[in-house]
Amino acid sequence: MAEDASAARVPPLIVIGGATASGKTRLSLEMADGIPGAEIISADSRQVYRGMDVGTAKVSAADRARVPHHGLDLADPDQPFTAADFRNRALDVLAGIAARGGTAILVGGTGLYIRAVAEGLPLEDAGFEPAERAQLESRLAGEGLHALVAQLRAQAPGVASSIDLANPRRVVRALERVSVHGDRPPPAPLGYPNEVTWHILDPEPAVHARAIVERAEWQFANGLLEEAEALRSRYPEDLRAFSAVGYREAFDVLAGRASIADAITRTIQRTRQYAKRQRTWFRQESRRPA
RNA sequence: GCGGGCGCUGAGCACUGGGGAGCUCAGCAGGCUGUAAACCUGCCGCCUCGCGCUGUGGUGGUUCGACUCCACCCGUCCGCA
Repeated sequence: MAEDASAARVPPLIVIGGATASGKTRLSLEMADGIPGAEIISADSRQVYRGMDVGTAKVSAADRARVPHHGLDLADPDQPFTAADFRNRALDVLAGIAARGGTAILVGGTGLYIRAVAEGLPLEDAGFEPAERAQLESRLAGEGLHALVAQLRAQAPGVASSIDLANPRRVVRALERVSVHGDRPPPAPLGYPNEVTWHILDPEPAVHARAIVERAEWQFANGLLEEAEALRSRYPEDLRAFSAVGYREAFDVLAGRASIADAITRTIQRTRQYAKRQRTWFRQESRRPA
């Protein structure tokens, strides 16, 4: 469609965002069926991990065979994976889809991942300093947040005034970035160099609540415990990947720390909490200037 | 029946003879440009939202002053019978 070389690097994009159990997957498949050459990219921070299928509600193998899917199974649970990693992978995939003349459907619940791709956050190599971050992290544990905040204020007052100084994660990241870029604000979004259509799903509360309950019950009845057992035999339980809703609860059952009924109740509870945060995020997202 | 523990805000708990509406969870709202299903913030007895009002099972007592000490009662839990 686009003759322009730069636009051809990236296909038209359809974004489907929304909370857990809001029907994103089904909508994405329906849309893909109606668009020739459509390919789906999952933007979900926990679906990138191999072996975490039931608990993260990945699309079925049948659906993956019918419609090309990307963004899944990119890392093992014990491998670090960041928003920048996701963006880089997505950019590669988008180039491929563009070359095939298709359309990309970016679907997911991880707002930052969607934003990184659909709004073009320039997450480059410079400024990502794992060693520096690890050092800051240990100082945080030893000296406390206050010391890092004081340093940030002294070293980069501009950055300090623009971030949440009560959030250790943000303070550490800010210092990490400052160590390379100095007192400069984060780069502005590049935008997406082709047409983008947004769909933010926000089901009626009672409907959504029921979907969350059904999802949790289904997962525990259809292999989540077995999946968790397999993961537990290969990895430590405290991996960040396993902070995903459902896994912690499944581990508790396997270790005899909780009954299945309690695990399901807790999973439903945490899903609701997560869904609330997603709604807050996507409400902001839908207010962005057209 | 005897002995002991416990009774306040949805749940679970602290502290205290002299300004408690304290903490955790849940709940509600919000934020988040590289850990993002992570992480963080505010609210969370009542209202006319003022730095106002009420409040620590009940009754009575001690005291200048009681959530705090004493007595009895009610409820609940544990032990002994």
